Amino acid sequence: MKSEETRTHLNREQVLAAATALVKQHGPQALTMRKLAAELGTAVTSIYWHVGNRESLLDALVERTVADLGEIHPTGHTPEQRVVSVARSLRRQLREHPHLVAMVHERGLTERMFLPAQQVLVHEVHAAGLRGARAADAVRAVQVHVVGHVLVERNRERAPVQRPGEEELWSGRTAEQDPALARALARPVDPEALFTTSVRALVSGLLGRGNGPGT
Amino acid sequence: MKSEETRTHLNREQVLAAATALVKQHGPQALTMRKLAAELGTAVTSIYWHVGNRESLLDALVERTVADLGEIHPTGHTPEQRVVSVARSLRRQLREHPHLVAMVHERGLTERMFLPAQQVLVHEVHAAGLRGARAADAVRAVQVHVVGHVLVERNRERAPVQRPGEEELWSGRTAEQDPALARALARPVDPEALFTTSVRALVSGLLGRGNGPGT
DNA sequence: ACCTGAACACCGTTCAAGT
DNA sequence: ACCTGAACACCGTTCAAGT
Repeated sequence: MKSEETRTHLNREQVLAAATALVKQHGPQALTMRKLAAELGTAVTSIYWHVGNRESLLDALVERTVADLGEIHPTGHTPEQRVVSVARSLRRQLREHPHLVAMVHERGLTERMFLPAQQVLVHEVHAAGLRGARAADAVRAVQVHVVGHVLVERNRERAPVQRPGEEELWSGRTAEQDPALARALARPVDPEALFTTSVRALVSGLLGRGNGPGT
Repeated sequence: MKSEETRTHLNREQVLAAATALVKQHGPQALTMRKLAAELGTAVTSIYWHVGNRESLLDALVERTVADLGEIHPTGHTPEQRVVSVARSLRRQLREHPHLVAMVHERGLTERMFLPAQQVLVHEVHAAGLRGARAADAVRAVQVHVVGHVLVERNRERAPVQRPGEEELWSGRTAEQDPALARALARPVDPEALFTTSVRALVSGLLGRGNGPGT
């Protein structure tokens, strides 16, 4: 729609696009104002006119990425299955945008990552029979669990392989009684499986019986 | 024990102590090699001789702080109560060292925060009757849940109060059906209560019946 | 309204030179 | 063995000056 020849002036849109590209390639710490200017072929100071400063540039990128995340559609027959499916979808979406997670953490905006699944979760939790504050707690518990899990996962991934001393721990009493446990803990973690296990347990605990309103 | 007059030479110990003090006061991002040198009254380059570089300095601080965390003693009568108590102790310990959390995340060493509670959790989960890979999964699920929760909490705390647009979400269908839910979600989160709720649900789901070995 | 270069106040790190 | 200053290659941001 917009002829390429008319780009006489730099544009907020162009700045955001170039910034997005930089972040996509090398993560948010590679997004420096000077590299960005070089990429755009302008003076560093021009960028400041369009986006204020680095902080608000990152904010804009976060907002944009969150808006692009796409909807979440629950699957499954029971409410429990459907909430679990929402959790897994949210995790998958966040993992598909690893730079979002990094940016959000650098900027302290974790809340933003809660949004995509929120309405759906409210609906499903309501369908499961939870009401009022109890329902709100359940929604938040699932959200924090998913986002927290993704943060830990991402962190583990960029850590060097080193986990020295872990094995020594399993030479203790308990491990001798249960060598299978010792071996299982020595093996590397399968994050996908661990997530499924924990989220199933959490949701079952949140929605299951024995959790009726405190009478 | 060590006379103060004999400090002719700078010391790795002194560097670590000064670095710890700096981090304690203003967080890890305030720990710059130059400020550290100024604090110690030496040239910046001397520090490099003792600790290599900033990265390994942070690693050393992390290691030291983790070692100082102190033991965790479960309380309660049922295995479920005891695992929950371990989770809450671990969370409290991590929250008492907010800079550890920040440093660990900056350095990608989240694993380190798993250690303090690990043996205790293994023991309690074993006492609850879980064995082998199933027990290992339970231990890890609790660890990730706690650490993830603390990461999200810390993030929320350093974020500005802004959560714009949240309220609009609750004007939807579901909220109209359940005004108490809408109000609950509009209220600020009580992290302590939310943690307790979620960890109880998780542990109950992990240890509860209906989770017997897949027959 | 938008762009520019110069300048300020910072960084981490290396290295040759000192004792 | 330990310390030093100078230097390199970076940062984000401000500001006066241009068109």
